[in-house]
Amino acid sequence: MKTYDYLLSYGVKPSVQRIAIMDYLLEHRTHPSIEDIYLALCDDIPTLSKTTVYNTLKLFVEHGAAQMLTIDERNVNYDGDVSLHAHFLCKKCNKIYDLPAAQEEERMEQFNMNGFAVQEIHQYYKGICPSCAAEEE
Amino acid sequence: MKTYDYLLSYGVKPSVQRIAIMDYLLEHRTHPSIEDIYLALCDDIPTLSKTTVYNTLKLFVEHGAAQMLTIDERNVNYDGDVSLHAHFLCKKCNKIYDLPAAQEEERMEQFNMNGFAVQEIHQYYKGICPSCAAEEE
DNA sequence: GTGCTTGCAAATCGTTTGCAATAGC
DNA sequence: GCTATTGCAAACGATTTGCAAGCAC
Repeated sequence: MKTYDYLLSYGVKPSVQRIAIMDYLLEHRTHPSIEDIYLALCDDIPTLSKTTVYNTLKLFVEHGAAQMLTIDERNVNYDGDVSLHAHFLCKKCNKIYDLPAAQEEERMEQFNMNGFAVQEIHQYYKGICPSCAAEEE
Repeated sequence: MKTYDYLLSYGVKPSVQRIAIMDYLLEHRTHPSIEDIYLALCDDIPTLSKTTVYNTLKLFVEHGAAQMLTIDERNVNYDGDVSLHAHFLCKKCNKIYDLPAAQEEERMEQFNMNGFAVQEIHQYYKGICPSCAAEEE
């Protein structure tokens, strides 16, 4: 599917900037920060403003087209993959990895039953990634 | 146990400020922010500096005496309860609630087996809390 | 006295806001 | 032409840094 139509499917009106940002999110599964996206797209869209990157990602999150990750206290990261999966932050290289999610259906039901209406689930793990662990030896 | 000894048990040298901050964390299970703690202790310790609150909480986290929560992108929150439990952020009132944690032993083993050395687990849920849900009706 | 702790002021940095310029229908 | 989008510059606010003063052993 073209990114143009992908955005439309989430109710987001496409524009050059929005398509470029969503393209970046979908092609780079690196959980980029605002800064990452801005720097990466500056070359192609020289007039791009960081404000637009902020506005656009806020819009994506509101429409469910992207996910905001708060795993790293230093800055917010974004994920174009909105399916349920866990994240691992390496404390050494600060890379964020995808991991399979724990099954949550029963838990969500249980929480909803107790009056907590769960809208978002975030499973975060922190530690040392395989690649950094290998370097340490 | 006295907070003085509690800090010592984590290898943290006690001081008036450190005891006051840990006391606050242990007595107020509200997952306060730096600002919350600072404002609450200003009365008792008029010379208290926000820098000291920052330094102290960083120290606590490094020694495993407190947990840093990044569930709320607006600011970092702290928890004196370092046992494994989940957190729920209400999107309306912004309160953070404790919830029982999903069992994680098997998953951690599995991740460790894949080379991801897990040191921290964070289970975050976001939505509407029972009290805010009741108000909406 | 030495080393750690505290606290002020300034700097920094990510993010938001106000508003004017621009683009799209 | 009207409305939504973009982008600049300034404002803001949380956090960090540099450094001098204070405290404890």
